Amino acid sequence: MRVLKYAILGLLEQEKQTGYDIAAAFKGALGQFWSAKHSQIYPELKKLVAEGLIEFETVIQGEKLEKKLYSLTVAGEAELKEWMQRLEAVDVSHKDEFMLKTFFISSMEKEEAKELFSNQLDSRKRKLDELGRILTELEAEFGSNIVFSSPEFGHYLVLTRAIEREKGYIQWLERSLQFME
Amino acid sequence: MRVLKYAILGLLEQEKQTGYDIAAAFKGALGQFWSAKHSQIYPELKKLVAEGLIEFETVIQGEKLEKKLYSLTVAGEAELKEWMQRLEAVDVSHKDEFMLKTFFISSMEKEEAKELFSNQLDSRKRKLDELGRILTELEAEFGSNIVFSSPEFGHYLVLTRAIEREKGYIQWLERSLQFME
DNA sequence: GATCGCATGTAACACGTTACATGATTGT
DNA sequence: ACAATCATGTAACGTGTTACATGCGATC
Repeated sequence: MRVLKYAILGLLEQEKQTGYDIAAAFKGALGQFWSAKHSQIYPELKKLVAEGLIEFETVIQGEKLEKKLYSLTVAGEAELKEWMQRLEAVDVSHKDEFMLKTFFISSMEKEEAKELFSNQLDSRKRKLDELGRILTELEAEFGSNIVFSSPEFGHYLVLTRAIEREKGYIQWLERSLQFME
Repeated sequence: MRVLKYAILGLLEQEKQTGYDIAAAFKGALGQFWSAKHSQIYPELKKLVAEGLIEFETVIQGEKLEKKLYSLTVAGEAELKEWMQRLEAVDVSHKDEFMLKTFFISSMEKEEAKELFSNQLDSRKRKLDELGRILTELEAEFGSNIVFSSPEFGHYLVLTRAIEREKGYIQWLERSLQFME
């Protein structure tokens, strides 16, 4: 399916950037739903150049540090557009190790299970707080200027989705803990 | 991390079964959160036998069809228990190709984006219906007998989580569509 | 006798992570 | 000078999917 390929094309469509920048982008809100390490990004960039979907110019930073600024070619833009419009089937299994443990919960003592769930609840709450802070920053910067055509719209949608995903998980954890009483 | 290893140990703890049965288990509710193909399961079973965590007896089905019934060894039970109690960190990126597209939404025409979201909404609603049907069946069979210690408890928790995950996704899709107006 | 489900396996390839490896720039 | 960050790459390994390959059992 080569999803990383499209992730890179999408990021480069937003802005000319280096492999390092792409890796950094995966550490933000986008990383909640897709990410890759630099060891996967650099070979993929090479491949995309070979395929004629992207190109780069070498830029000198400071005295002699060479960095490669990548951008989309016309062919790359077309590929990206084709993928964006594709209507793909929902994939079944979003792997979740905690839910796998949950499936086997009857093999545990009740107190052990409660500890497992409480711990997960704490982690999820902390994550929710962090995501909330990022959203507050985004709203402070752009306020009500986030509309469809603005480039922040995607960022905003992804953040709200991540936040509600955590809220849903937390609610379910709380109700499950109650159910265990 | 070898999560498949623990998935198999957990399934075998519930019941002696064949590789085929394990593959079938991943097609049920459990498959919403973890799954593997038979081509991955059979080698893993072999490995677990070599490691002394599981063992098997050969059973003849009908005239001459040999099948291998696997079960946990004492060492396997201990490994499973150790994993179940481990308090692991929440992993960041649950990969979701649709959310990746969402991040790049500003590169689309509004009408294209609406089509993408509407289509995803339809798929998610159909999936929710299906999960609801499975839950209804489970409740019809066990009713209010699903309590902590019953083996159906894990199944029940996983199903309710899957259902609420879909509901949350659907709500977010609907609000995002409204936002695009 | 044909089709579908049960049952087991391997091979090739694609995707992803950890570790190895190097060096420049910026701010303190 | 030191540390943190910027910047790029490869190698080895682990995980996961698709395709190849085979044969029995049950039902129509």
